[in-house]
Amino acid sequence: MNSASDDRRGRILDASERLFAEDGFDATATARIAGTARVPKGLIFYYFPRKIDILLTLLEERLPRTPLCRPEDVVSEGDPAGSLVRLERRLGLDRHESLTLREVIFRESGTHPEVRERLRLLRDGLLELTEAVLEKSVGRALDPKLRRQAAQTFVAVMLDRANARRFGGAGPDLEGAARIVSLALGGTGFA
Amino acid sequence: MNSASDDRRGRILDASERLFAEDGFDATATARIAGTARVPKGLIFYYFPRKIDILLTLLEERLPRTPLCRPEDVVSEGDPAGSLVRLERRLGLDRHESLTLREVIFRESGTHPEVRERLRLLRDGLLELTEAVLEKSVGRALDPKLRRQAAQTFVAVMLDRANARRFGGAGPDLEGAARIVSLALGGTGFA
Amino acid sequence: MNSASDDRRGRILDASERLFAEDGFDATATARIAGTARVPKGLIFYYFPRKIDILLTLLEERLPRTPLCRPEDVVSEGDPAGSLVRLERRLGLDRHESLTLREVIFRESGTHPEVRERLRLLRDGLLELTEAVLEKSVGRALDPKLRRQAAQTFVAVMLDRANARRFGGAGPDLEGAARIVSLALGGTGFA
Amino acid sequence: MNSASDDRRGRILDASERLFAEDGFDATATARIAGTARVPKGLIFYYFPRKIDILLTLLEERLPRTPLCRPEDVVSEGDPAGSLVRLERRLGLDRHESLTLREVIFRESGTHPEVRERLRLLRDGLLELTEAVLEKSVGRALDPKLRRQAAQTFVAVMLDRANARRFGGAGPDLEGAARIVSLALGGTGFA
DNA sequence: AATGAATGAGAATTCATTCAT
DNA sequence: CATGAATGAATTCTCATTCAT
Repeated sequence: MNSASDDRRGRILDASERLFAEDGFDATATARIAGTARVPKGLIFYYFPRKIDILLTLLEERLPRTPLCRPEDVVSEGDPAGSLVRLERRLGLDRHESLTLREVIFRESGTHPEVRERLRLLRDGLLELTEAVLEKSVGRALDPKLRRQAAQTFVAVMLDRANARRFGGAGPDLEGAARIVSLALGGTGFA
Repeated sequence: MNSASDDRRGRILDASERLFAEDGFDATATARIAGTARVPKGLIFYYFPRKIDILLTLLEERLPRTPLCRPEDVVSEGDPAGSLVRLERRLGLDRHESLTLREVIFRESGTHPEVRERLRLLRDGLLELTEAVLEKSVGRALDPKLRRQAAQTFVAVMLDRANARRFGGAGPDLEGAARIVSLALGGTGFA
Repeated sequence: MNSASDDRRGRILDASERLFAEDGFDATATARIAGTARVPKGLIFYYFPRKIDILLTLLEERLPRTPLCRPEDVVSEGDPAGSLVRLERRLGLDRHESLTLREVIFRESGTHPEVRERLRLLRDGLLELTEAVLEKSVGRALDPKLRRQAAQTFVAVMLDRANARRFGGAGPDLEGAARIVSLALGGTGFA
Repeated sequence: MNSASDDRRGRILDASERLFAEDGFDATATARIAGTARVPKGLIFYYFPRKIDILLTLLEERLPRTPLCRPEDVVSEGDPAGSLVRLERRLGLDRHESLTLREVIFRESGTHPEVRERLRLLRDGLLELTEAVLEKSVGRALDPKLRRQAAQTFVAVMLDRANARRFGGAGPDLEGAARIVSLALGGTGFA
C-alpha cells in the first residue's frame, strides 16, 4: 500500500467530508479543501477531475452499501421498542462518517441527481432493515402491510431526526417513536 | 401604498420564492431573480440591501406564523387516523407558498441561522397542532406523554415526506403512518 | 450616444481585434484583453458573456457584410488583369480591420463553427465580386462556367496571399495571377 | 534499434499527428496524447522535453523534404490541365500524413516560427515541382516568367484548397483552375 | 530508462454589491 | 427613486512540466 499517496487522497476525502458536512458542498471551495488537507490545490483535481467527484467518491467509498448492521445485532425478542432504539443507535452513533455523509446527502440531493439516487438507496436499505428488526423482535408473524407501515413510520422518524440534528433542533423523541410503533403492533412499549 | 413599487417588490419576492425553491438560495443569482421578476437589477438591492434579506423577508412576510389550519377544520371525532391524514392534506396542499417556502427552509437551514430558527418554529407549531388534532379526534383524554410521542412521530413523518418529495422519492406512506399512530393510541386504524 | 460605455466596449473590441490577430484567439487571455483595453476584467464578461462572444461580435460588427467594394470602383474595361489587381488592393489595403479579422477567421475557423460559417460567407462574397469584375472588365459576355473557374482561381490566390502574409512569406505574385487569369479568358495580360 | 522504445516513441508521434491535425496543437493536452498513444504520461517528456518538440519532430521526421512526387509520375505531354490535376491528387491523397501535417503547419505557423519556416519550404517545393510539371506537360519551352506565374497561381489554388477543406468548405474547383492555367499557357484545357 | 504522482501558475467565468447619474 | 454599468474577489478547472523512485 502506497501510504504516501493514499495518505493524501485520504486526507482530501477527510477534509471534504468534514467541510461538506459543516458548510455544505457549494459553500466549500476546493481551495479550502486543499488547505485543510494540506495538499496543493492541483492535487485535488488530479484525484478528482471535477469537484462533484469528491462528493460522489465519498458516497461510493465511505457510505456502506450493505446494511450498516444486521438485525440480530440489535434485536431483543419480545422487545420491539428497545430493538428499534438500539437499531438507531447502531446506525447513527457507531459510524461518524455515516452521520456527516448523511448530512451531505440531505443537503445536496436536491441539486445533484447522483446524490439523490443515493438517498433513495439509503432509505430503501433502512426500510428493509427496520422491517426485519420488527419481525424478529415482535416474535410472531406480522401482517406484511402493517409491518411495512410500521417500518416506514420509524424510518421517517430516524431520517427526520438526522435532519433535525443538523439544525441543532431537538427532532422527534426516539424512545417515544419506538414506543408508538411498538404499541401499534400490539406490543406494550418497552419490555 | 404605492401600488407600482409594491408591485415590483412583490414580483421580486414571487420570483425569488420560486427560484429559491427550484434551485436553492445559493444557486440563484440575483441577476436571474431580476430577469424573472422583470425588474432592473439595481432595484433588487434597492429593496433588499443584501441577498439574504430577500430570503428573510420571504420567511417574515409569507410564512404564516399562526397555525396553518385549525384543529376543527380536520378533526373527525372517533377517527384519529383520518383526521391526521386530513391534517397533512390541509397543510401541504392548500397553500402552495408554504410548500415552496418549507422547501427553502429545509435547504437553507444548515447555512443560515435565521432560517434555522424558523424551521424550529415550524416544527413546534406542527407539533402543537397535531397534538390538538389527536386529542380531539380520539375523543377521550390521552396521557400527555403518549400524546406528545404520537404527535412527534406523525410530525416526523410529515416533515420526512416533505423532504422526500423534494427528491422525487416516495417518502413514507401517509395513511400507513396515520394508522400506526392511531393504533398506538388504542384506536383501530381508520374509522 | 453614451460615449463612456461605448468607449469601453469599443476599447475591448479594439484590443481583442489586435491581440487575436497577433497571437490567436486561444493564446489571448481575457485578462490581457482587459489590460490592453484598460478596463477591469469583469467588464469583459459584462459585455461578452463568453470569450468566444468577443470574436463573434467582431465578426458581426466589424467585418462588412456587404461587398467590400463595388465592381465599378476597380473595373477598367478592357483591362481584366489590372482590374483584378485593383480589386485585391481595394479589399486588402484600404481596411486594416478586415485584414486582421481575416487573420482571425483563418486561424479560428478550424475550431469554432460560427467562425467557419463566416469564412464561407467571405469566400462566397469574394467569388461573386470577382465574377462581376471579370465580366465587366473583359467587356464581353463570358461563358458562365469559365468565368466562375477564373474567379475561383483568383479568389484562391487572394486568400492564399492573405494566408501567406501571416507568416511573413511571400505568397503568390498578384500581378502574375491576374495575368494568368486574364490570358485564360483570351486577354493579353495587362492593358 | 531498440524496437520497444521506438515503438512507443512512434506511437507518441502517431497520436500527436492525429490529434494536432484534429484539434490543433494548443488544444491537444499532452495527457491526451499519452492516453491515445497508450504510454505513460511521463514518457512523453522523456522523449520530447517540451511539448513543442513533438511538433518539431513531426515536421523534421515525417514531412518529406524531397518533393512528394516526381514530375514524370503525373505528366502527360500535351495535357497540362490533366497533369496539374494528377499532381494535386498525388500530393494530397497518396500520403495521409502529409495531409494532416500540412493541416498542422497551417494552423500553427502563425504561432511558432520554426513551423512557419517549414511552410515556406513546402511552398517552395511545390512551386518548383509545379513549374517542372508545366514545362514538361506543355511540351515546349515556356517563358520562365510566365511559367512561374502560372505555377504560383496553381500552387495557391492547391494550398487554398487544403485550407478550405479543413473547414468543410468547398474550396476552389481544381479542374477549373487547371483549365485556367492551361488556357493561359496557350493550351486548350483538358486534352 | 520509465513512471505517475505532484505542482502551481494561470485560465475563463461568476456574481453580489456599489454607485454615478 | 431607479438604474444598469461597473467592479474585483473568488471559483472551478487545466495543463505543461518536474522529479523521486
